[in-house]
Amino acid sequence: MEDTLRSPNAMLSTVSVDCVIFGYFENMLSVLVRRESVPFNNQIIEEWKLPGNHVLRNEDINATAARILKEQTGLEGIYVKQFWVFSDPDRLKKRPQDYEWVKPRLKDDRVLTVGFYSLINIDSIDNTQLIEVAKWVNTNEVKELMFDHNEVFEEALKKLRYDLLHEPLVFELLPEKFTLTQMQKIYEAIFNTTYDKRNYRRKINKMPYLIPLNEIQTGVSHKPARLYSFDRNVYEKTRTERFDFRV
Amino acid sequence: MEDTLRSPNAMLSTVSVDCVIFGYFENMLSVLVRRESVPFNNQIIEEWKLPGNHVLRNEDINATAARILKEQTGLEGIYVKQFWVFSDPDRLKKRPQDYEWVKPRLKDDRVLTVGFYSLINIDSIDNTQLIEVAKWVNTNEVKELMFDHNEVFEEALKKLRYDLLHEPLVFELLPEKFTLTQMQKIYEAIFNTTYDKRNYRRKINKMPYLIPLNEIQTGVSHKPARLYSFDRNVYEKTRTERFDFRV
DNA sequence: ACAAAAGTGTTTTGGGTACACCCATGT
DNA sequence: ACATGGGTGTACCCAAAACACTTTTGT
Repeated sequence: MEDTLRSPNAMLSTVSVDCVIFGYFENMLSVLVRRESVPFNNQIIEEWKLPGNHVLRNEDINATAARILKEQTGLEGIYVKQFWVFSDPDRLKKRPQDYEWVKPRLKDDRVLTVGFYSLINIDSIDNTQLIEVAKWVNTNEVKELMFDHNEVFEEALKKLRYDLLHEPLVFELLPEKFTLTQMQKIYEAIFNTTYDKRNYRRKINKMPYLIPLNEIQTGVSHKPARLYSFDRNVYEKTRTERFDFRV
Repeated sequence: MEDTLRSPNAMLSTVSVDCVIFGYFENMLSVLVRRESVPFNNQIIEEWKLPGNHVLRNEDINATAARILKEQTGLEGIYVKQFWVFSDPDRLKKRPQDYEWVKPRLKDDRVLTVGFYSLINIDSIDNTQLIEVAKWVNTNEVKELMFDHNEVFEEALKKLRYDLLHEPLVFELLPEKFTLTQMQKIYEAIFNTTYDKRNYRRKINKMPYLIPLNEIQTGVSHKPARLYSFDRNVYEKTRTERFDFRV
C-alpha cells in the first residue's frame, strides 16, 4: 500500500487542479463545464462542474493541467496558467449532494485545489473532440456549479481580464493569421464593451510584434481584410517593464 | 495512525506554505530569512531559507501563513497574500545538503508549496521580537537560499511590485500616520528609482482616500511635514475597474 | 546664520477620445 | 446597384514629465 502511494503515478490525495477552459467563438467567450450524475435523496440528479483532477506524484501542476485539457478536449500544447489556490477546509462539503458525489472518489476529504485557466483558439475549437459529458457555456450564462467552482470560475475570469491587458494572451485565442477586427472583437466580448475602430487601430499600430502579412481574407462578401500574425520574438525583445495591452 | 493523520491539527504532508516577509525600514526593502544548521559531509554547515511550514488539516492557507508570521515575528494581523504555487516534483532535492536537512522532517518527499508574501510596517518592525535564528536582508543582497527559495523570493518581489501599482498595498508598509515623503521613498526603494516631488504630489492629491491630518511631524530639525492617513472606506467607494497606483 | 527637508506652478509634450466618410469585394 | 465590413485623419483635452525657488524648523 505504501508502495502504491509512493509510485510515480500515484495521486496526491490532498492536492488537485481545476481548470477553467475558455474558448472564444461566435463572438462569445465560453467556458467548458462537464456533467456529473449525482446520487441524492434516492434520485440521480444532474450537476455541472469544472474539469479537474488530482496531481500525480511525478508531475508538476502544469502537467496536471495539460493532462486535464487533453482528457476533456483531446488537445495538446494549450496555454494553461495557474491563478489561485482554493483551500477552505470545507470546500467539498458546502452542499450535501456534492459531498455524496465526491466521497467515494476520494482518499481524503481535505483537498486543496489549484485553479488554472486555459485558452483555446478558434482553430483548435474547430478540431476539438469534446468528451460526451462536456459542453461550452457562455461566460455570462454560467449556472450553479458544484463545490466552490463558481468562485473558481469568477476568479479565473477576473484574472483573465487582468492578464489580457498586460500579456500577449489574446493571441492564444486567435488563429495563426487573423484580422484586426477579429482581435478587436475578442476584447469587446471579454470586457463587454466596444471600441472605436480608428482609435483601436492607432494603438495596434504601435505594437511592433504585430506583423502585417501580404495576405488577405478570402471568401467574404465585402472588402477582404488584411491578415496579421504575432511575432513572439519581436515581443520578447521590445517588451518593457510597464508594458500594457490595454485597448 | 490513520486517526492521527486525520486529526484536526495533523499536517498535510504534501502541502506547505513558504513566506516571503517584506519589511521596509532605513529606506530599504528587506526580507526575512532564517538560519538552519545542515549536516553535510560530516560537518554542520549553515544555510538560509524562507520561513515555511505545512498546512494543517483544519486551516486554510491564509491561516497557515498567519501562523508562520506569528512564529517568526510574534506579530498578528499582518497582511499576507498568496502569489504562486511551486510544484516541481524534485524541488526539495536540487542540492544534496538541502535534502539531508529536510529528509528527517518530512512524512513525504513530494511537497508542493504555496508562496505567500507579507508586508510588515515600520511601527511593527520596531516592536518585532524576531526569533533568534532569523534576520532581515536587503532585497538587493539576498544570497543563495535552500531549495527553490531564491525563485520563490524573486517571484514574490515581482508580484509585490506589480501589486503595489494596482492595490493600496503601500499602506501596509507605512505607519498609521505618515508623511508624503515617507510614502514616496517606499516606492523609490522598491522600484529602484526616484520621482519628482511635485509630480508625485500632484498624483497623490488625486487620491481622495489619502486624508491630510491636522498634525505635523515632531522631533525633526527642519520644517515638519504634514501627516496623512489612509481611509480604506473612501478607497473602497471610489475605486474603479482600472484603478492605478502608479507613481 | 545655516542646514535640512517641506511645500508649491508653469510649460511642453504625447496619448486618449470623440467623431464621419470613402473603398473594395461578392451577390 | 447594393450590402457589407475594411480602412483612414483631425481636433480637443487631459495627464505625464521636466524644471527651481521659497518656507519653516532645529541647532
